[in-house]
Amino acid sequence: MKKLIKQWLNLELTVEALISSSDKVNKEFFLNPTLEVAHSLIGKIFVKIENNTVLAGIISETEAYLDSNDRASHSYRGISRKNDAMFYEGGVLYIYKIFGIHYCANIVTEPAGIGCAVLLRSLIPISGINIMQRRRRTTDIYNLCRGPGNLAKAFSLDYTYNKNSLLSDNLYLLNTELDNQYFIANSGRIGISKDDHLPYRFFIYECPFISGKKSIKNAQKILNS
DNA sequence: GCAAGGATCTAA
DNA sequence: TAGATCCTTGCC
Repeated sequence: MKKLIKQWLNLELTVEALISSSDKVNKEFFLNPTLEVAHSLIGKIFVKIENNTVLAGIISETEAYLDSNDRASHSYRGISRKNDAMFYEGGVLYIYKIFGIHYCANIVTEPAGIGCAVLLRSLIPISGINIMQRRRRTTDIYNLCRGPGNLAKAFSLDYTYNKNSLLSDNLYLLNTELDNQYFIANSGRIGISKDDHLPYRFFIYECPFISGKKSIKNAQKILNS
């Protein structure tokens, strides 16, 4: 695993090539079933361009929140002023604030009107690390984007990014071919009380860029798609 | 282990 | 309009 981490971090050297690549995730990807998207997002690169600075990280942990049948989802009680971004067509961000303190960033999925999203829980930072360290007030690279609140802070994602498209020039995802280098595992979602047994959380197996302590318990390795 | 902290929803 | 809830974090 150590070797693998080193390799991931060395991606910074090739990030320019990655950014200029045309292998961006397209709109169709976001319209797929939410669990499928949450699984497939692992290993893709989340990119945000601020002025001339590239912030980027490999997605290492996600959670799926489904439609109004999912009691843990914000869309469970239907559409409201707060959660209406979830009901947009897949491919936009849904930002919410938790405990009045931390922002959390979700990627909206499926066609318009359904109300599904995938929470970004952790990334492996590969570009713009200096900026993230300043924002997070820590130099611990493992902790920069570990946990949804930290991730949002490192990338400076707040309400102004709610409903922003991930198909734009300064905010997008990149496909990679990293998925033969790790196993994906799943587990119950973190921090929820209802339906927390459902295996809707996906993460890179044995990766240190992952949040949640109880996470490893109940986790099971699943096949990469 | 638990407080910080604020928007939103629900019950009256 | 008061009170509970909430996909968390960092400090005690």
